[in-house]
This record gives sequence, structure tokens and C-alpha cells, in this order.
Amino acid sequence: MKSQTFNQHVVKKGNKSLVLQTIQEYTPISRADIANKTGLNKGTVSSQVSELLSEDLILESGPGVSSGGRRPVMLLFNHLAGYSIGVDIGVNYILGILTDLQGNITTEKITHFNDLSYEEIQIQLNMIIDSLLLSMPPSSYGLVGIGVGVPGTVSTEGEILLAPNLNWRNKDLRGYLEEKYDVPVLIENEANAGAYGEKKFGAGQSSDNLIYISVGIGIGVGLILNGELYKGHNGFSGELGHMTIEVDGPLCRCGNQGCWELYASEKALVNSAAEKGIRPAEGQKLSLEMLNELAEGGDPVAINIFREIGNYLGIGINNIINIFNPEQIIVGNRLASSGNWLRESIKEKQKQMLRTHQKDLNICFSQLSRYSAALGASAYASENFLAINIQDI
Amino acid sequence: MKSQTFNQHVVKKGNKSLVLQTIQEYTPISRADIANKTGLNKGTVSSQVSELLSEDLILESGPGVSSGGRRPVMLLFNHLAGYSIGVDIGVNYILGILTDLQGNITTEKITHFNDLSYEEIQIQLNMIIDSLLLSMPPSSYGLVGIGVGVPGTVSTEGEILLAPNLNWRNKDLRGYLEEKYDVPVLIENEANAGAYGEKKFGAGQSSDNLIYISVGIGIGVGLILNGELYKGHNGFSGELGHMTIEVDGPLCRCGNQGCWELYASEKALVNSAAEKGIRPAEGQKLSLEMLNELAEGGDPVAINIFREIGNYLGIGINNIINIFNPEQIIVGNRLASSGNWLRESIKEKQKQMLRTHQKDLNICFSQLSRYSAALGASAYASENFLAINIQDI
DNA sequence: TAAACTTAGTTCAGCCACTAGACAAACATT
DNA sequence: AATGTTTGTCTAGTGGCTGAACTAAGTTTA
Repeated sequence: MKSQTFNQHVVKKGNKSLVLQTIQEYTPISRADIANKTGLNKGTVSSQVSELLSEDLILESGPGVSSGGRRPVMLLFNHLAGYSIGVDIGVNYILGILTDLQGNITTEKITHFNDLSYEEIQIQLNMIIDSLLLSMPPSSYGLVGIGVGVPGTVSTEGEILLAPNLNWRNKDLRGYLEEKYDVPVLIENEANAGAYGEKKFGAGQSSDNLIYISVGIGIGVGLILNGELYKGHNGFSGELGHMTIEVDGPLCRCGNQGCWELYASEKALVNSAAEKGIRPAEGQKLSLEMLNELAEGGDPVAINIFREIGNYLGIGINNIINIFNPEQIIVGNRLASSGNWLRESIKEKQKQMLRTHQKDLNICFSQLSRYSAALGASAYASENFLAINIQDI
Repeated sequence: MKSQTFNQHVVKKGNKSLVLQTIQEYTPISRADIANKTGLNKGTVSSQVSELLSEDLILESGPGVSSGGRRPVMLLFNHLAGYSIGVDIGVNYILGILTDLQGNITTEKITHFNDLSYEEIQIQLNMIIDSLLLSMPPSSYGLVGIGVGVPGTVSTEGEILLAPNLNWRNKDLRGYLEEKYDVPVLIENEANAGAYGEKKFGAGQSSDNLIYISVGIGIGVGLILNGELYKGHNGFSGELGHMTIEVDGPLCRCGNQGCWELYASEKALVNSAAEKGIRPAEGQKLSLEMLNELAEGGDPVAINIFREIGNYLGIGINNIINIFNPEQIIVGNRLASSGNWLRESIKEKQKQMLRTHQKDLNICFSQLSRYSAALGASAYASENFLAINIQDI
């Protein structure tokens, strides 16, 4: 029985965390305002604030404007007290960012590759992390954690069980990085990390129920339900790419038939373009970027292909609406760049749905562009640091 | 900002609730054992227990067996301290049960009807509740609440927004019942109530992530995720019956095409039987019960129809596995009675899935037979009572 | 310009729930 | 009968929160 028992320490920790969160959210804010917003006693707030000040997690920024009496002392979240690294490992790239505790990107590094082994990718990853560390400004806490998003399934303990497009199986990347850099490391599925990133910094900040659809080579989905990431029993949730949308559809490598990602992914897009006779320039590969350019230039065939893919995306999105009744759906990853060519046909498909289910529903393309997953991963690391740090004292 | 602030009252309430839950789960149990299991101090447990005793929520049941020292005083959850009513309103029936605080059914009443208006159903409902109340034994708290499961969408405030098969729209059944019976009333979607019932009393007691598929005229799904009911932003989650599984499938009344329930519901079953030339006996209607009997008698056409429906059920279940990675899937409501004829083809379909996703996964048919929803609804009412009661003191 | 009023933040006594440990009660073992 | 164990109660002590008094520092009003 691992249930939470309550005592003064829990109370203290909870309230301290509440004060810090309030400061983060409303920076700058006075002690009196915190007391108002949280319902805590003024004295309690004062004592928590003085602790947070001594821990350098917040700062006093001089007097604010009076509202008819003594001028308040404004408090700021000290987002420069430490730094996190967020890494997005894609099928053919590694994107690493260094962020402060507020998720502002300080430095970014990206490497592209093709067909590297796990060990070779480890080396690339090290180079990126090392290079980010070199650029890290001095701060009270230094590097507080590393978060990594990977295109595959991750166990609840952080082991990478299967990343099919990278050919990885049972890799303990977390243990490796924790040993090497001696900070907490969190590994997450790329779609989960993206969902978290969008919830913290993107379009989903106000929603407690948001679905992030990561449309790249395949489709993965990150689920934020009741305000928290839902990972499923073993951490395998969100495999909506392998949701059957056509009973007798073509066979997928997952063993099922008619999987959504066979119709609505980047791969499906490129395949369809090839079938429809679009040929790349000499020496180039048929790519999403190229199709984007064609559509931009008004090419009717390309535009039509996007419309078709958008139609299939819309079918899956309708399913998602029926399943989750979310407040916010965000389409992210590679295909987010084609938002302009997909938006209309998704909307068209939505018209087939009951209007009641679309109340307050917002569908959009990622605002964080390619940073969703890396930002989410680094935010995970930062959150983890703040939670532990508050707990310890 | 409605965030929870912590103080002594919260601590007290949390620990008291923890003690009560421990007693419920491990009845009979001694004070010392509670302290061990929860990690609370012996003294704390003693004081909470004496409060619970004075509130008549628990009982002392004399000495237990010694384990080498003084014999412990065993404590029992007083499940007879009060009673709840759980009601399952179906498309053509009302099932009402009276349960004690532990979910044991004391009395049950059922009425069948056809095409009644909302007002007529209200009358039937009153008759059932009144009759259950007459049978209620005397107890400390009497009736503590009423829970109702309805086949439709319920807003987060408990208003019935739409129950298509009953032709209801925007009905405030909750307000009506609360005024009439003067106890807290909770209205839930029938699938949600069923999921909760299975989690509390059925096959899902040990799982924190369980999916209850209510297969009746249509299909509704109740989602227990991370240990709690997931309702979605407006309370409309779980409409998996309207998940598209065939892109260009037939039009559904929801506006979408190829919805799952067009292939795998009781309605689909009966339609398929009619198409395949199965005719009911004179004066009867073609029904699930009749097809069950035929299959029982070895009728190959009937068996084949079940196999076909099971196949479609399997497709949707595979989707559910990919989406939620649950620990437990329970098929309930009317079609659960045909489990024997469906099981094999569902299993067959599962073979198409990645084995990793099926780790620790258990799929079964409802153990509570037709009581899932009513039990869940009454459990909701009981829980609500216990939570409020502890809070108040 | 002084008095009156407001608002911000600190301090302190009192309260309450939890904890640790002493203690008594009741039983088992030797 | 003596010793050791386990259960449950009791008490003193701790720590965090609350309310209220108080200081500080502004604004408004006459």
C-alpha cells in the first residue's frame, strides 16, 4: 500500500510549490497578491517566499505600482537559476536545445543523419549535449536535468523498448546519460513530449484535455487528460497511428489492416505523390519539403494530394473527438508545416460530426513548429528539478 | 485560481479518508495493522478510528487472533450504516437497486416499457425508487444518495444533454430527483457508470486503466484512466461507437460514415440476422435473446453471425488497445450475454496485433452481468456520501 | 501640509494535527 | 512464574498554519 499519508511536511511542500507556481504564472507578483490568489495566509506566504528567495528560485525586483497604499515588492521567478537540456531524437535528426527554467531557448543544435547505429547516435547525442553545455551561462544550479523524446515506446521506467524506425530495441539510454552527465534524465515518447510542450508553451496552455497528433513518417499521439499525461499501463498509449480506419485496408507492418498512418502520414503523402506521377528534380528525393513548394506554387496535383491526406487526417481527428471530447487538438511534427494545405479538408470532414461534440473545441497546427518535443522534454526535466528541490528542503 | 491550499484540515481529512479506505479494503483489520499499512503513527490511527467509531462508519468486532502478544481489536467497515440507490435507465427498461455502502444489493426492481415519454419514465422511476425505499432496513444514515446511469450524454454539471434512443434533450433529472428525495443525486452516462461498477466490484478492481465497452443497441465506452473516470471536456468522452472503422462505410445518424456501432452492436447483429434470413417465431420480434438461443442450439447461421459481429468487435478492441494501452478491457451490457459466441473471433482478431501491446492485458465479459451500470451508479452515490461525511466533521 | 485612510509585509501568540516514545494491557513462550 | 511480544492509549514536543496586531510606506482628503 503506497498511498500518500499527510503530515506537516506534505502541507509545507504543497504550499511552497503552490506559491512557486503562482509566481511562475503571474510573474511579477507581490506577496499580498499571492495570498489573495492562493487563499493562503499572508504570513504563510511571507515565510515561503523568504525560503524561495534564499534558494535563489525567485527574485525581488523592486517596488511595483501602488494601488492606494504602500507599494508592493514585486517577485519574479528566477528562470535563470538553472538550465535544462531537451533533446528530440527523430528518425533522421537530433535536435537539442538548452533552455532556462521557463522554457526559453538559449542555444540549439541540430544534426542530420541517415542510418546510424545506436552507438553512433549516442556519439552524436553526446556531441550535441557537450556543445550545449559549453554554451550554458553560469547559474546557481547549473544543469538540472536532461529530457529526451524518442520515436518509439518507452516503458514506465524510462527504458526504450522499441523504436522501429531507428531499429532500437531495449535501450537503456537513460542509465547511460545519467551516468555520463550525473543529472536526472527523463526519456519520453516523442508524441508525449510534444503534447507536454504544447501544454506548457504552445496552443494548449489553458486546456486540461489536449491531444497532440504528431504526424511524421508515422503517426503518434500524445494525450493530456485531466491535466496530466496519460501513458497507459505500460507506457504504450497513443498508438493511434495503428488505429484501423478501413476494415479491409492494406496490411500494416504492425500486423493490423487499414491503419490510420497508412493514409495520413508523411509516408502516405510521399507515396501518393509518387503514384500520381510527381517526380523529384534530378538527384533529389521526393520529399515533404518539395511537395510544400509545389503546393505553394499552385501545383494542382500537389494541392490535391494534400487535400486527400487532409481528408484522411480529418477522419482520424473525428475519431479522436468522439473518443476523448478534448478541448484542444494540435497537429504537430513534420506535417504541421503543411497546415495551409490541410486545414480546409480537415474542416470539411468535421462538418460530418455532431455539433455538440465540437463545443469549445479548437483544432490547430503546432505553434512551436519543430520545437514541441524538445521543449516538452526540457520542461519535463525542469519540472522534475523544481519538484524535487522543493521537496528536499 | 481554484488550486488546493493545504492546511491541518486537509491533512486530517486526507488521513481520515485513508484510514477508512484501508478498513474498507482490509476488513477486518486492527489499529496496529492500519498504522503499518498506511505508514501513519499508531496514535494518529487511534484518534481517527475513535472518530469513525463515533460516526458509526466502522464497528469493533471483538478480539482477533494474537500473533504472539496482546490480541488486536478488529475493526469492520459498517457497510450497513446507510444505503444507496443505483438506477440504470435503458432504452426499454429501468433497473433500480438498493445497495449498502459496500455495494451489496439488498433489493432490486425492474420495469420494462416501450416508447414512453420523459414524464412517463419519471413516474416509473419514482415508483421504483419509492418501492426500493420501502424495503430499506433502518440504519444510522438512511438513504445517502441516488446514482443514475442514462444512455446519453451528460454535462459535467449533471444535466442530460441528449439521449437519442429515449428522445430526451436537456433534461434536468438530477434537480428533479434531488428536490423530491432530498439526497445528493448523481447522473452519469451509462457506460461511465458501468466502468465504475466494474472497477469497484467486477473484473477491474485491480486495474487503474480499464476500458468498459457497453455493447447494446449502440456502443458506448467508459474510460477509467490513471484510476479515475475520464469524462472529457464537456462530459462527452467515450463515444467510440461513432469511431469510423470504414472510411467509405454507410452513413450513420451521427453524420459520420462507417461508425463502429453500425458493425458491432446489438442492432447490427439483429440486422445481419434479418438479412441472412433468420425469421422470428410467429408474433415475436427478432431479438438478441432469440439469437442466443439459436446459437446455443447449434444453429450454424446464428453462430456465424456472432462470429462476424465478434470480428468487428475485435477490430474496435484492437483500436482501443492501441489508443489506451489498458490493463483491462471489459465488454458489458446486452451483448455480454453472448460472450461464448463472440470470444473466439475477438481473440482471433487480436492475433493481428503486436504482442508487446498485449502484455498484462486482460479482455473479458462483464462479471456483474446486467448490474454493472446500476452498481456503478450506486457506488458513486456511496463514495460521494463518505467523502462529504468525512469532510464535514 | 497635516490628518486620515489604504495597502504591503512582518511578527507573534495560539491552535491543531502529527510524531515519538513511554506506558499499560493482554497475550504467548519458556 | 518470569520473560518477551504485540496492541492500543496517553503525553509531551514539533512544526506549520492562522488571525490579529503592528510597522512601513504609500495615497487621498480637507
